[in-house]
Amino acid sequence: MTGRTSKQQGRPRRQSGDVRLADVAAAARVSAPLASRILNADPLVRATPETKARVLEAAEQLGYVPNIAAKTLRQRRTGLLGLVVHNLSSPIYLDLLQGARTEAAANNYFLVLGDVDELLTDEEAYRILVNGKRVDGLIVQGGHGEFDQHIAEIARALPTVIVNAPPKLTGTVAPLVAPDEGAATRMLTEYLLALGHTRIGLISGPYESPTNVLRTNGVREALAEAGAILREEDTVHLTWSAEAGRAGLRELATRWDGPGDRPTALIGGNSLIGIGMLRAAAELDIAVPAELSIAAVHDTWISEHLVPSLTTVSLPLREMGETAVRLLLSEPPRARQTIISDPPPRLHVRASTAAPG
Amino acid sequence: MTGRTSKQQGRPRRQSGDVRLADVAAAARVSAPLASRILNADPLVRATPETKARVLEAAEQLGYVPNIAAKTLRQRRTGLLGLVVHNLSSPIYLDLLQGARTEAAANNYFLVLGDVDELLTDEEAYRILVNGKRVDGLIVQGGHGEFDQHIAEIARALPTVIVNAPPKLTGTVAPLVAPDEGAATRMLTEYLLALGHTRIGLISGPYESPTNVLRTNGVREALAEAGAILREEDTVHLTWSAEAGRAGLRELATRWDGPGDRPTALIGGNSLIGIGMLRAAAELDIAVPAELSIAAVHDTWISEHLVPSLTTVSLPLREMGETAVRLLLSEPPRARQTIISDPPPRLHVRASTAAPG
DNA sequence: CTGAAAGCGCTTACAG
DNA sequence: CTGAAAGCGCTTACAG
Repeated sequence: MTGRTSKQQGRPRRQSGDVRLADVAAAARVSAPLASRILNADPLVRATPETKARVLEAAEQLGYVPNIAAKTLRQRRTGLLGLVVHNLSSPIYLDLLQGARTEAAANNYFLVLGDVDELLTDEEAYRILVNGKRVDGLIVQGGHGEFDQHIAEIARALPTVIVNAPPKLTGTVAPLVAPDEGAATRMLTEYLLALGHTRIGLISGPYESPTNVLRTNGVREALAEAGAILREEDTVHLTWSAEAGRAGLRELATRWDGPGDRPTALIGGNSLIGIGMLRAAAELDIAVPAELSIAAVHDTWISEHLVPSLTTVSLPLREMGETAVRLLLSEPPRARQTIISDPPPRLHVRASTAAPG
Repeated sequence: MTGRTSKQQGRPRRQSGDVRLADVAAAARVSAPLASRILNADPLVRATPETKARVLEAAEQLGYVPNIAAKTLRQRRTGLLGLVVHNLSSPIYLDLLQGARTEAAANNYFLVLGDVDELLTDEEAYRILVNGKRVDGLIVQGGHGEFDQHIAEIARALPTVIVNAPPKLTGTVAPLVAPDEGAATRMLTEYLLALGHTRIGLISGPYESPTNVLRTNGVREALAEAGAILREEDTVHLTWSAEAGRAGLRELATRWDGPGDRPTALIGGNSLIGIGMLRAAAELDIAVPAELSIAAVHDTWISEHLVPSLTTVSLPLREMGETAVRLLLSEPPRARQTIISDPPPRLHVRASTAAPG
């Protein structure tokens, strides 16, 4: 116990257990820079294998882990990516989050969570995240009017990738990662047409929302190809929620007079809407799929557990998260093109759809 | 353009837009330390209001945002908290995540996301998060055999709070934030008893899991108080998934011979199980709630949109997240007591329960 | 190719 | 109470 170590009796300057690069270097009898280069596998290093082994072993034995703050200060790289979304509670974006997190982890990056509404109200948080060099890049979810106005500003301060783009910003401010929305609803519509449905309706989100425009167009295109149209009267646009899906179908049903005067299949603009539609159908005693087929965009974990289980088309959300991270970590990250995420939408046929009665 | 500034013509040493504390100090004609103290509202500072205003204004005008890496290196405080959970896709823990995120943000902290399984397989990620001083503290979700073995080690390296505790670690290794599991199932059982049910069954997660033990005990206690018991034959223990809830009810149903020989109400160990039970009931043509009442632990967003909507008891997950963060940020954070999160469970009566037929 | 020196941008004992 | 100096722990031009 007699002072061979540098531990001081009074106040220890750092908590025990803290091992610095200098400690590793000393233990391996090399300089700190050389230790740094060996530990970081610098290819220019010509040290003998023995020396390298000595350094690696010393690091291992001392349990050395580099201090990230010091690295960051020196290299201007935090190893952190921010993910700023609207509504974490929505099951829809969990897959995107998972994809982003997995891909980040594969590159030894971690994800920091931000909330759009909070960033809008908490100026301090905004500055820390956007201007404080807290993260190396940001994945932001567009489509929120007030927030969209800030995206250009954010993209100027930090490498940024947009998911779920607002139309004005598309391809002009930062790369956009988006799925092929039109293909998704086209696929759903073609599937229903193939089943024999000829009159197909739609309950979706706000009419002017960019996502709705794309999804509605997909329905229209598929119908047009089959020589049919999307009738105004078979359409309701409210919000993207389950409650809206329920209200939407109730609204549609009030328009139905005779038994033949109604669509035989309905598409829900997203899975929440689809869930609400299923509920309204049950409440209105409309048999699904016997009297009415129901299908929706987005395949979430709940789809197969509903009664009846819900036919859906899944968008490659996980892959979008991965792509967003990959773009952020690639050089140069500021490419301005629009990236449609690759795997095409995929159909999940379940019990809520069938040939028309 | 003639050299009053320190900008060099050749390679700029830092990207434009980067403002350092020194720049603010120079603009305000004070020393950097004084500027630091004023910006951080050090109460010992006696500078004149004019001086203070000058510094604040200079910071504002230059758009100064402190470099977090430098602060962290100096103060040994990252402003980051890690949240390590098992299964982000589960709707159950989203509320916990939200609560933690909100409370963290209120203290100008951000949340970093970790995944238990990934941390177990990726040694590098584990070291970075646990030993790399990447975060100031960790909220870890227990109840995962392999991971539980690491929790003590983690708690030794970093301020740690456990949620969803493994029994061995409870109160011995780090503070535990847990809801009153027993009270939740007791409440559900008492409600069903009050409706007139006398034979109540249970489909829950793995028998030996600590959470299941607590929840099952709650059912037993409430039944005992009413002079009833939880019959072995009315019980199935599989996993915590919707699939297990479905399989569980199917299994129970095979045990029912005569029409009178069955429970009139069933409790699902969590909301996923409850969802699966609802599905199995529909598949088996068991009318809910006419023939069988179904209720479950955890109130998620989907509960009210199911058909029939699901009666649940909600645990204070949001508050647990908040409490966990508050503990981590309070001094000393290493208190070893068990913290039962405060608001008691709350009953949400919906359409899946009724008086026995 | 390696080592000694400098420096990333802050904050905080330490002198005055 | 304020300022000059030191130092947090790294990495990287820069000399040798």
